[in-house]
Parts: sequence; structure tokens; C-alpha cells
Amino acid sequence: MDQLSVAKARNADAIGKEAAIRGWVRTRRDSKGGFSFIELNDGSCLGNIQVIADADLPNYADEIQKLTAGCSVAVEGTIKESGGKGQATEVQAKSVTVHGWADPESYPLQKKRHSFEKLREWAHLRPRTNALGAVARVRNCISRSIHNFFQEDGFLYVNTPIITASDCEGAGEMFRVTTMDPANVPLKDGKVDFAADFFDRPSYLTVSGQLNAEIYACALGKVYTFGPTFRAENSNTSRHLAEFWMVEPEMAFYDLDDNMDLAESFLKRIFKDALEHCAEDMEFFNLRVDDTILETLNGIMSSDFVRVTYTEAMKVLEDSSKKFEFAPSWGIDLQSEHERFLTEEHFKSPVIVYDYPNTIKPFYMRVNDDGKTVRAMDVLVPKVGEIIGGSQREERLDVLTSRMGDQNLSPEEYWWYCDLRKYGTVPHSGFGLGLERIVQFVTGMSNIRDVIPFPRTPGNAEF
RNA sequence: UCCCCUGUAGCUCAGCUGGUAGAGCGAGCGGCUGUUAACCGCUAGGUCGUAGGUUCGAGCCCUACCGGGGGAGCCA
Repeated sequence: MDQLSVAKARNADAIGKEAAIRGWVRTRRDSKGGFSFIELNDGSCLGNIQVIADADLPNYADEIQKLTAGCSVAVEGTIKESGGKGQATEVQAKSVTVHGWADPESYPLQKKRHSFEKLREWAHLRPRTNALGAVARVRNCISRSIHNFFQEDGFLYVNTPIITASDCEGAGEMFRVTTMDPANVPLKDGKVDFAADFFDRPSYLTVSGQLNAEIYACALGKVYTFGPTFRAENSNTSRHLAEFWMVEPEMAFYDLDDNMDLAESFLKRIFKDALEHCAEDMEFFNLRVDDTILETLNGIMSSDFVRVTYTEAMKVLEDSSKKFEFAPSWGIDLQSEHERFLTEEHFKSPVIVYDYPNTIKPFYMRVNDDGKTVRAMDVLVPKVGEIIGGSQREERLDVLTSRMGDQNLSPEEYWWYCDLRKYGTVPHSGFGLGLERIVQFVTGMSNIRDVIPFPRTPGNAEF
């Protein structure tokens, strides 16, 4: 007998098949007419398969009538056209085998909707809910879409290290990696002796694979990294995690315009795949989470992203009648309220802001001819804000080392990074996309902790 | 880290200017039904986040701490 997923069994072309279906009970309704309805879900899709269990099954009174939410069962039977409304098919059970019970007195999940806050306390059970199951499927779809997009375009997937010794880049506070005993730290001249540590120097969890990706881009052309990233910032917001997944493409011979073109088509591809491959889940998000999400994503796919320079964006903000908490003025970084105004109120679309003042951007971004701005670009989207940050990299050794000096970094420490400019330097560009941010944007989920299976935030590492 | 809000039954919440705790849902039992967030009746279930304080008396007022949410900064 064939094993069928619930997704396949729900499809009308399964009618007539004999099949075995396994999953978890969502709910049971009894009919005294002599049978019970069991809603079964196995995670293969949002919907459940309805199982009809007749009273003449040998374990009907002993077991089937005692099934409650959370129980795991295996059903063998015939897929047939459903007599009721709400589903195309149902299973007429020939046998129902119970794998595991779930005491309804103590099982936390009920049929009714739970708040996302409460579900976070049950991170081990929440993937059994409609919303978190749908998030997991969309997240998977997006991950696959990312790989497909780059692979189809000749990019090479490069695995950059998780542990790094360069504390660079100013991307944020870093987590220390050490094998030293905190109760007995080796000292030398009153200071911690890192020469005695595992890597012979201070080492950390990576905040970005970019510098490593540049190395491979400057040899192999187009590459991307996709992996976990860590920030030890004490950020308590709905958009930040201490551990998150980041995609970082890096392309030799790409200037900033090429970079922006790539970012735009990349995002559109992700939206398209989510709408196509997760249609049922996306309908669910539109119905239960954010009723603008389908309209928004479809709108974005059929229009061009707005592109404005930082200077133009500032002018828009300064000319608007809107009262900002932080008054816009050339030279300051865009505040959240500024980003929201640009994407949500003024342009009402994703916006790419580029050519930022060099004073608010890191050393590796290419300096423009005006000497005041750098070839940086941020993609801003409604609600989530900055979803992509990228730049054309500085390929001129003298400019790079001078910029490092400005930011109190020593070229000696980054000798290998400087070597890329010393030997066969090329213009190149890249950007970073936070996976959770894009999952948030696609699903409409308001808190980033609900789009990663096991969120890591300050003070929270349960599960 | 800062500002604001919040913590009462398994869940979502109500509880008046301080007077000894309530509903809906869920659960159990019974009834009814090709049902589908099913429906009807009954029952059980709470040291009101924790520790102090004010008061004759605190879920309610005060202080501290802990947890949760929203916003800000930092960023992806």
C-alpha cells in the first residue's frame, strides 16, 4: 500500500487510491450515526485530510473515540470524493493505528488560536500549528529559491567560516569563541593571554562572510554565501536576532548599478516562488496575519523599485510636511521613521537608497568622485525597513588603506584583504540579505522570533 | 541599553473611587448531528508573576526584582 502525504491525499487525482496516511490529529468530531471525523495533518501542507472512521472498526470505542488534538496515528483506507463541503477528498478508514497519545488535560495546544507570544513558550510544539507550519514551509521555499536563483545564474556557493579572528567591519558586537576556563583565565602581564587560547588569538563568531566572499569573487567571478551569522548586540526589537541566517552574493566586475539590478531581480524571484509554490500558505497569511500581503507582493513584482540617492532621499524628507522625531539633515543616517516614510507613505513601494555619506558607512565601500559619498545601497521595504544592505567595494589600494586609517583599522591586520587590491584588483560589488527579514516580509509576520524555528535573543536560548 | 504598556483558571480576558474572584473558549461527563473554529446541558479548575510595604482589610495603592509586548538605538 502506498504511503501518501496529506498534501497528495487532498488532491482530487488521488480519488480511488488505497493509501496509508500518517500524521497528527488536529481534531475529532463524532457522529452518533456511527462514525467519527478525524482531521489529520502531517505538515506537508496547511490543510488537513478528513478521515472517516466507522464504528465497526475494532478499536472504535477503545481508541478512536478517545483521539484528541496532538495524538499521532496511521490510517489505512481508500481516498474518495468527500460528501461534505470544505474538502475535495477524504479517507474512508479500514484501520486506524494509534502511535502516541496526547493527554488533553496537559497538552498545551488547543483547537483555538493561540497568541504568537504564548506559542514561543512552546517552541517544541508550535510547528504543529497552522501558522508556524506555514512559516516553516515558506521559509524552506525561500531558501530553495535563493539557491536556485544564484545557481541558475552561474554563481558559486561558497562556505565561509563561522569562526573568525577578524573583529572587523563594525557590523556589531561579537560573540567570543574560546576554550579557556572562565574561572581560570591564563594571564600575561595582567592581561588575558590569548596566545594560550585555541586559535592563538582572540576569535569570534562571524558577523558577516563578506570579506571572505570577496576573496572567492576575486578569483571565481560570482559567488554567494548562505549561512548563520551572529550579533551580540543587546537588541530587543521585532526585527533583530542574535543568531540569524544571511545570504551574501559577491560579484567581480559588478558596479553599484549591476548590484542594484541583481538585488531587485533577486527579491522579485523570491516573491514569485513563494506565491507560486506556497499558494495555500500565502492565502492563509493573507487571511489571518496581514490582509495586504498578496496585493503587496503582486504589486512589487510588476513594478520597478524606486531608486534615489541618499541626497535625494534627504531632500524628500526635508521637503515633506511630516514632523519627524529626528529632523532629517544631510549627514545623519536614515532613522526608522525616515525609512518608513519613504517606503510606506511617499513612494509606497520598495526603495533603493544609494550613495550614502562616507562618514556613516564602513571602510570597504567605494568612494565616489565627490569624495563625500560612497557607493552604498540599502533596499528598504514597508514595515520591515532595511532588508538588504550592500555596496560596490573599494578596489583602489591607496583609497582603501586611507579609509582604514580614518576608521582606526590597521592594513597590516587585513593584509590579505589588501592583497586583493594589490594583485589584479577589479571593481566588485555585493550585498547581504537577512533571511528572517525576507521571511517576515513575505509572510507578514510581525515578530522575527516567529519566522525562525528557535530564536536566539538576549536572555533567551531555551530549546 | 533607553522610553511606554503589561502579568488574574490550560488559553483569551473582565474585575468600578481598596471590602475575601468572574465570563468565554478549552478539558471531563451526558445529549444531538455528514460534521468541518460544530451545537446544547452539567462538572471540575485560581497562593491574582515574585518579594517586601501602606491599610482594620490589597487582584486593585507604593517599592524592588523577574517575565511578556510595543517603540527607539544598532543593523540584516
